[in-house]
Amino acid sequence: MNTTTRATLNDVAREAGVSLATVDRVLNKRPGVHARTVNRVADAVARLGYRPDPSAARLARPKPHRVCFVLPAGNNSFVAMLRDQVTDNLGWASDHRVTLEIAAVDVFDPAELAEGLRSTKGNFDTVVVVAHDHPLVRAAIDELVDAGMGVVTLVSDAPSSRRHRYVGIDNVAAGRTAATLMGRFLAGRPGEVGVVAGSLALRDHAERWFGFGQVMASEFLHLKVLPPLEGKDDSLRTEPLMRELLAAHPRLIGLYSLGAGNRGIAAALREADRARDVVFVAHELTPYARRELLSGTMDAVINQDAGHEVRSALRQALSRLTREPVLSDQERIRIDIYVKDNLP
Amino acid sequence: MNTTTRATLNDVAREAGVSLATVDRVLNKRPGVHARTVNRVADAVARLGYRPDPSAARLARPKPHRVCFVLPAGNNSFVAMLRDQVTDNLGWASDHRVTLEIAAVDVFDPAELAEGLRSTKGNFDTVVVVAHDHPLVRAAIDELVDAGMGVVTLVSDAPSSRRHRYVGIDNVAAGRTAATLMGRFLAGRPGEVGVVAGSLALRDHAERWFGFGQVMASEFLHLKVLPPLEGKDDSLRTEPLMRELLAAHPRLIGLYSLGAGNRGIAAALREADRARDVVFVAHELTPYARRELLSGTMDAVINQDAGHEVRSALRQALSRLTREPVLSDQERIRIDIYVKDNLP
DNA sequence: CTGTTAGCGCATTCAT
DNA sequence: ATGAATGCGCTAACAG
Repeated sequence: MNTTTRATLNDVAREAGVSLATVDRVLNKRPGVHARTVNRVADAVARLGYRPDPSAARLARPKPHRVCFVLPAGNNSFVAMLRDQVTDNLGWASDHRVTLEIAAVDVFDPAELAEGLRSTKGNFDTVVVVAHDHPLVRAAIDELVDAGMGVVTLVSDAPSSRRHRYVGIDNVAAGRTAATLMGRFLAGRPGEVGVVAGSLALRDHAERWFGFGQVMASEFLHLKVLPPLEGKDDSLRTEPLMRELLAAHPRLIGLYSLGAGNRGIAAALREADRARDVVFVAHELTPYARRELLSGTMDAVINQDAGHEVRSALRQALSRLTREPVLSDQERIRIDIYVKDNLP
Repeated sequence: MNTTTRATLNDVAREAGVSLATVDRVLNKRPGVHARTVNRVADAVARLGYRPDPSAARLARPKPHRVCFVLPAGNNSFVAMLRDQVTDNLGWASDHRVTLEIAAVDVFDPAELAEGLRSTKGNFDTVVVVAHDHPLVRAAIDELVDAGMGVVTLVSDAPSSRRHRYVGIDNVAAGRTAATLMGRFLAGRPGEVGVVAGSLALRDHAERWFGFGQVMASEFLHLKVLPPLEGKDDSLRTEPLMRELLAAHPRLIGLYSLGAGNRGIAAALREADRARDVVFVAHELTPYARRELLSGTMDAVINQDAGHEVRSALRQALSRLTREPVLSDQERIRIDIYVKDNLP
C-alpha cells in the first residue's frame, strides 16, 4: 500500500548524468537542450518513476498564478452563490500561490462579455468564465487561448471555442432528469405541463428544454407539454407570464422552470391557489428554493453545486499551470436532485 | 480581492523580537516557553495575520503522517468502492507526505473490529474506520484517542465514542428521502411496502428504517409498511426472503432496501415477474445498481459518494495533524438521489 | 528557557 | 548547450 520514497529531481539528474538545471529545462519544455540529452533525461524520469513534488514546486515558484473569474453581473441568487464561493476560496488560493480576482459583466450582452474577456489578456494566467455560446464570445475565448492563457468555462459552456475545460453539468441530462421526476410525481394523471425558461437563446436553457422534451415525448405521452415561456431569468417578468399561463390553462398540473425567476412563478402559483396542486420542478438550490421546497410549493430541485464547481475550476486551472494530475472522478459535476428531505 | 504578500515565520519572529525556533515552539504548542514570550508571539501572529504556508511545512516535515483505513472484509460492492477510492488517492497522499494502509476486519463481529483497531495503536497517526456502534468498538476507539491518535469514523459512526470526526451521511434523513420518493412515485396507489435491511443491530440501518417509517407514517397513510426483513447484506440470504415476501403479499407495490444484497432482491422480483410493477428504492450506486436503474427494476437509488467520503476523511485526518483549515462546506457528505437520467 | 543552523525539492538567476 | 549556486518558508536537531 505504501509508496517507497519518491525520486527527486536530483536523483533524476544523477541517473541521467546531467545537472539539475538541465533536467528542469526538459521537464518544463524549455528550449536549448540537445535532443540526445532530452532523451537521456526522459529515460531517467521513466526509469525512476519521477513525479515532481508539488509542495516544493509551489514553494520555489517566485510569483503567483493569477486567475480571473468573469461572472455575470446582477443579483441572481445562483450567481451570488458562485461569487461567495470564490471569496470562500481565497485562503486556499493563497496557500497554493494563486491570486483570485472577480470581474462582472452583463451575460445577456455578448459584446460586453467578449470585451470583458479580452481585457484580461496579459493580466492573468487563466480566466474562468460563465460563457455564452455566441460567435463574439467564442472569438474572444480563442484569442485568449492563442495568447497562451488558460480558459475554463463555468456553468455555461462555449463548446466550439477552444477553451481548455468546461466545468458544469450536462444540461440535456438535467432536463431529462427533471422530466423523469415530473412524470413520476404526476404518476399517470393526464394534463398539461408548462415550461418557463430564461431565454432559449442561452445554450444551457435550450439544452435543458431539449432533454425535458425528449423524455416527456417518449415516456409520458399522457402529458401535454406547452410551448416554453421566456422570462429573462427575472421574477418581475415571470410572474405576469405565469399568471396568464395559469389563467389560460386550468388543466395545467405540472411546471418546469429551467432558469431563474422562480419567486415570480411561486407567487403566481400561490395567488391562483394552485401551489399545492401543480408539481413544480426547478433548478438551483438557492436559499429561496430551499424554503419553497420545505413549504411544499416546489416538489424537486435540480442542482449543480456552486462550491464544487468553483473548486473544480480552480483545480483544473492550476493543473494546467503546474501539470499536477487531477482525479477526473472528483471533477465530474453531479446533477443533484433535492427534495425536502435531503437538503444539506 | 487580492491578498497582499503573506507574513512568514521570520516576520513574526522579528515582530515579536524572538527567534524562529521560539515562534515554532509557540505555534506547535511545545513546552518550555515563558508565558510572557508566548503572549508576545501570539500578539505578533495576530497583528500580522500570520498563516503558516502548508507547502513549506510539508516540505520540511521529515517523516510522513501514517494513516490506516480499517474497512470491512468481504466482497460487498460498496466496500469495494471505498477500497478502490483509497488506492486511487495514493498519489495524492504521497504528494501530501502521508502514507496509506488498509486493514480488513469482519464488521459483524465487534470483538474483531475492536481488536483490529487496537492493533493499530502506535503504528499510525490516524485511523479511519467504518465503525459499529457497540461498546467494545467504542472502547477501542477511545483507547486510540487517549493514545493521541486521530480517529475518523467513515460511513458508519460510533457517536458516543470520542472519535474526532464522522464522515458520512445523516442516515435518518436518507431514510426520509427514500420514503418521500417511494410515496411520490406510488402517488396515491394504496398497497403494501416491504423493507429489507442488513441488520437492524447496525446503527445506520436502524436509522434509515426510522427515518423511512417517520415519513411513511405521517405523509403516506394509504401505504402499509411491512415489518423489516433482515438479510445480512447478502444476496444469498435476501433472495429467498424476498421470494417468500412476494408470495405472501400480492398487494406489495413498493420495496425499500436499506442495506446491501440487492442482487437477490432484484432476482426475486424478476422471477415473480413483478420487477416493473413494484417501486424499488435502494442504497448505494454500485455498478450493479446502475444497471438495475437503467433496466427499470430499480426506480431510485440513494447514494453516498465513496470518493468524496474517502477524500474528506483524508483531508480531515490531515487537518488535525497540520491544523490546516478545512472548508466545512466541502466536507458535508450529500445524500445523493439517482434516477436513470442523472447517472454519472 | 531561547537561539542558530541545516536541509526538504524545486525554480531561477548567473556563469561557463 | 549545460552547470553551480541561491533561496522559497518551514521543521527539527543541536547549542547555548
